Amino acid sequence: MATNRKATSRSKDNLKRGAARLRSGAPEAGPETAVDTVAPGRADRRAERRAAILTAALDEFSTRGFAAARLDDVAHRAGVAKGTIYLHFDDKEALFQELVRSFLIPQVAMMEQAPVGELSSRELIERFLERFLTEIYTTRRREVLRLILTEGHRFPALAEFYYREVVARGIAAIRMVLARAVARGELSGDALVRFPQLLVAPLLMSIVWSGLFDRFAPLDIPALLRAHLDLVFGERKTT
Amino acid sequence: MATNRKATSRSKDNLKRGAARLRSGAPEAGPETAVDTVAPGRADRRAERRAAILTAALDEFSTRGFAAARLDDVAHRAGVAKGTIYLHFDDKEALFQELVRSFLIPQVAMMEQAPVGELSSRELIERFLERFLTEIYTTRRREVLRLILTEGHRFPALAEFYYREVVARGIAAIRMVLARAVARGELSGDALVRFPQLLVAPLLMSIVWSGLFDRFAPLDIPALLRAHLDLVFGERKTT
DNA sequence: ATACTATGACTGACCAGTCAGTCATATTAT
DNA sequence: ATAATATGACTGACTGGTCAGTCATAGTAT
Repeated sequence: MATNRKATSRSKDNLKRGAARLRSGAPEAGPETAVDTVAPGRADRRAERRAAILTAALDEFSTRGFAAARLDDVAHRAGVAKGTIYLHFDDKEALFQELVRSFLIPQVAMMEQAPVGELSSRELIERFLERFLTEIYTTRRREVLRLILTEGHRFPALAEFYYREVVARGIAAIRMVLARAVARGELSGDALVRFPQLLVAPLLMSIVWSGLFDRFAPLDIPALLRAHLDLVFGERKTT
Repeated sequence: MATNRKATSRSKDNLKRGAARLRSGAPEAGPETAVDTVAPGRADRRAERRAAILTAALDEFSTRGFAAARLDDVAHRAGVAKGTIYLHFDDKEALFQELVRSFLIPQVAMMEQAPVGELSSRELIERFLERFLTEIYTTRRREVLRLILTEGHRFPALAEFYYREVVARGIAAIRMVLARAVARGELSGDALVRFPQLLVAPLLMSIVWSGLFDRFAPLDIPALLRAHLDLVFGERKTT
């Protein structure tokens, strides 16, 4: 019940604010301009709180699951009152969907920038797997993906969004790389071209395993992915 | 509190009952002997209801998830009153764990009977994948496995049980088959021996995919598994 | 002064778990 | 065989607690 009115750490991004102030034509000698550590403006605070709520929601949804997570806890963790959540999101479900979308959309954008280059197909796929490690597996995005796996069934709109925006595009992109590999003779057999899902399955397995068994049977995921690469392209040529 | 009566199913009593009836020398035209459908005894009904509750629970937990499933609905679906559930299970969580265990234990037993034979390694693995199709993917066990994937995180005891009884044993068994394949020169590279998870990952993917995307993007799982076999052992030799 | 924003006590629906009572079945007595 | 008695499986109305969502009040920026 502790009345926590702890202020959120005042932070850095008042650049926009400065610009706005310039345009607003406030008197030069205004009392606020005298202070160089400007208090953050309303829009900034709003964005900060929104982000804090989303992060807190990720924590709670990840550990308890959607249905069992309490918005009181999300609010407390985010350092706001429960009502504040409703100033940013329509209801619990909207919070959840926004959470997933907001963490996913930058991901989609990143995937777009194809790193085609003139690398061998094996290198391309290797990059892709490394990308998974650094951009997903070792980040909070892993938890978001796990949320999709565990809760997606009950949120068909979300599942479809995820399929259209990530899965379908991803599979298409991978298929092109694999088709190129076959055309160049770097890959024998069209199994992977027909089912690019086979290339991605171990990534899924990593996420599932980490959620269920890591405590008592940790798995060396980088090594597993290297082995997968070997399986697909044949043993790595040792230097 | 909650003195729950031990729910040991002693369902063989009815066999003795039938035998006793034969020996009792009742008149041939006796009313009971005329009916070939013998009225079930108490123990039978008890077992029937327990099974009905478990099946109903699988339905409800699968569609709503553990936290959101209502025991009222489970009871209604099973054709019993809510209180009856508590005559068979301590609480909601015990019902869930019993559900998973009861569907899994026959599965474990089945896995034990190793079909070693003198088949090629490829055939052995092929059998294994077919087994997955007929014994899991096309049965309700698929839903049980999905429940472990989606809810296991919140039931550490269950996750560990599943790991010890199914995953660890399964991986060990598969590893032996794969090691044999390498030793016989039927498989090149030890990637799969080091990470048998790679062989199983597509099975996981099948279950996840069917839960999330089947409505709008169905996947031909038998074909996917055949492609996986090709990927592992090389293109199938066409007749 | 005024508009915008945050708060947290409150409400009402919901649901896991309980328990006193009912009734079909099993056991014992006549 | 029949009646009397015992058993325990089953029922469902009820309780106590929980929690999503609301809103009157308080606070803050401009």
